[in-house]
Amino acid sequence: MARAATTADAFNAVAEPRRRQILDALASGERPVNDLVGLLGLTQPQVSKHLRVLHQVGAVEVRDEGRRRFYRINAHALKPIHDWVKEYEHSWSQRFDQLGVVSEELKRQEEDDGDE
Amino acid sequence: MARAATTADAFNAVAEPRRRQILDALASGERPVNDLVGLLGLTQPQVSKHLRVLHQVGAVEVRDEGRRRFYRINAHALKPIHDWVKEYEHSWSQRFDQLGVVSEELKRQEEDDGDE
DNA sequence: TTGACATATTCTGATATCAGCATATATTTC
DNA sequence: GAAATATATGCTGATATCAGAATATGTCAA
Repeated sequence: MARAATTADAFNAVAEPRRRQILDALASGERPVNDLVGLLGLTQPQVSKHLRVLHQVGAVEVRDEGRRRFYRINAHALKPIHDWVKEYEHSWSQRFDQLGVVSEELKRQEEDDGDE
Repeated sequence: MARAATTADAFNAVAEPRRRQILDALASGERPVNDLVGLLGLTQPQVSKHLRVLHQVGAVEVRDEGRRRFYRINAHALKPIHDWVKEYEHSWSQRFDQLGVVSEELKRQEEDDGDE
């Protein structure tokens, strides 16, 4: 077996940075394909193909209007990702509260450089 | 160019279900490799290779103890994923409040089947 | 109906994956 | 030092990706 298909689930679909860019661009509202082409500086076939993957995992929906196709985000498809990763949120947000002993200086220090 | 390397970032590393399983298994505490082999029913090389990918993106850390290597999670490496996906959280949690007009029946209906 | 515009699909080549199996590298124990 | 244990690495084959370029499909307008 090889690597799972990008269309296997939202995790795989969203592993590609350009597809996240597309979703981010759609966050403000629906857009036709050519809009995304201009916004992201990708070629039109590139955008269409990425949209296809996103559509197959349910992350976007389409609406036809004349010769244009308006894509909109369906963030619900991203919920499994959120559900999985949020379980680990406490590990970086409550870590210091649990320790309790660490000085405020150390907390701030590690929070500063811990993020890159 | 081909698909991005699984070691390119946490998004790619975590797109593989078995690697998420490994992280989930490490959530309760550090474990030697063979523990994970037993827990997840994978072969030992499989586990070692997956751990290697997770290590390269910083999602796990290692501690040597004799002939065993204890792996522990470093959830901080998952923060970029959380940061990205949490921006979409309101889309499914506050979606109906924003609409305002939808009847309670419809809300409940869509919430029920919207999750699988 | 011809041409312009908008989007989707097909084909190519390069690449990296993943499982499986065999094997290499420690480390402990006898 | 040899056997046993624990883990890592190397090789193979099948597969799916991704960008790019060309082309196909569909829609509007003159």
